[in-house]
Amino acid sequence: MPEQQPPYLRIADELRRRIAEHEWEPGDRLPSRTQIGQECGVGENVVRRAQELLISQGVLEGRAGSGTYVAKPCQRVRVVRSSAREQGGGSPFGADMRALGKQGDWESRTEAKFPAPAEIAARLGIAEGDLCVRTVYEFLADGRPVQLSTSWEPYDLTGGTLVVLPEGGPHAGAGVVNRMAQIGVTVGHAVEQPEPRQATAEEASLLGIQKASLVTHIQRTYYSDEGRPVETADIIVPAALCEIVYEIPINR
Amino acid sequence: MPEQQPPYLRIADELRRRIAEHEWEPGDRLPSRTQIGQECGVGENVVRRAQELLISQGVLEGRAGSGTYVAKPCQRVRVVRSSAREQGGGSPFGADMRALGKQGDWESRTEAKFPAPAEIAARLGIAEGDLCVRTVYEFLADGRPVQLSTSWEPYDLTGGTLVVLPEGGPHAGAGVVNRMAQIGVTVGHAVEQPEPRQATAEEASLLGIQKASLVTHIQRTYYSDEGRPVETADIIVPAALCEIVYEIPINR
DNA sequence: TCGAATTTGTGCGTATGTATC
DNA sequence: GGATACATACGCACAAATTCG
Repeated sequence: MPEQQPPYLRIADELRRRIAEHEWEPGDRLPSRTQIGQECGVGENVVRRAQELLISQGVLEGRAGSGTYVAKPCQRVRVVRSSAREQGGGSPFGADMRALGKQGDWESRTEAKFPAPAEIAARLGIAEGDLCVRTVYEFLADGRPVQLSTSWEPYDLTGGTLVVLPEGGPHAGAGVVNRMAQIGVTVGHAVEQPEPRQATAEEASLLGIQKASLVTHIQRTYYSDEGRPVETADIIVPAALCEIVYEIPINR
Repeated sequence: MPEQQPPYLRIADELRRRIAEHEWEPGDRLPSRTQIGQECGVGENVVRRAQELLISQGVLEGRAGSGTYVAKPCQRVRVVRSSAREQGGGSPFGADMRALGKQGDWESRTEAKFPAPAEIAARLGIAEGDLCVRTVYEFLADGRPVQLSTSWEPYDLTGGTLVVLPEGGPHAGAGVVNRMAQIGVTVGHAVEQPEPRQATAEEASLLGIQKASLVTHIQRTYYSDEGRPVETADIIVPAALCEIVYEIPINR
């Protein structure tokens, strides 16, 4: 006897086929699990497994208490990460949004004297417990949250200057590179380390995405031209909402 | 009554605690699930859920027919992606490995006249079905596979020249930038689009990683200084084995 | 306004497959 | 080849969310 496909995969293919044939359009609600189960001659649980698979692939979308829906292929926000992006006076995120013809806003909450946890201290080259300026961001494209970020700057670098608060004072929202330039610190390069992982429950709720869906967690650190870390951030980019693009010049 | 932690999370914390207290060292085999279940007063299935959670987080490692093991915190390979990496005569991957003091090898299989599928054609700016040179790579660090890649070059660009075959002829393994230079094509910049996803069964088997563990799928395209795409590749970087680092110079 | 019905989501158990020793 | 242990598939019960009368 040749090995045959397990039932839940057969149902998954069946659902995918019907969607491809436009039996259900994006945004439509599927029949209930019991209904599909009876129709296809399988248990309710098999349908659930099939739907869970398609949900994890972004084909379907489950809404508790309401139903299972065909996911809308929403246009993703293109997040460009390159040296060119840091030029000009505004914020990098604002530049991304302007390039897409979208409105870019953000909400932020700053704590001016936050003791550095061990990992952040290591990234900033300071001692654990040293004071930092910690800012939590929520970035919005056309009013919808699309990206999260938590930024850390050593307090002894900016304390007492006009740019202590990233989102306050005359240079609010100008971006790290521009703000550091105001106090005579030249940012020489940035290092970004993108790691794939699944969204936490809190992140999923803030971003309005399915639970445990995939995100890229970028650890970014800006260095002064003398090699000192001047800012580090944890940036959460949900795969369902954003595509990340690195542009790398090739010098020879 | 306040809501209490579900049993499987309690067991997960219990296992994590015991590992942290060195009751089991990295590489050790845990007791069987029935044994742990009896010891902790829960069903075997609860233990399984707890272990699955820790496996997905990379704390444990399951081996069918053998047991569940404490994962070894293996040193990850640092993959640097920057403009500087393309300088010098050798291959970018070889440079990464030399920087780590590891031996960098790779195996490849080239098909010289492969019709381009629709997606690749779009990325290379050619018509679907146009011929390409398609090369499948498996990159090894100290003999262990750590990265996969499938590369596509338009045949009409290199056909009839000495560098048709990426891994053959006098410039074998020199990297795209160097090989293109040999035929008078200057590579101006690269674009990389990293997407998080789960490894397929085939990828997991090739890389020797846990099934459905996380990888970064990078779509990379090299462009000539005239803006024409000269190569595109799909690169699979497993999170368990490699860390990706982008170095971005800040020009002002 | 409220509560009952519906639907998805979660936790957990059991049976079977399959790899390893 | 048998015993053991993990992996997978499937089923049931209940909780949570939503909808609607």
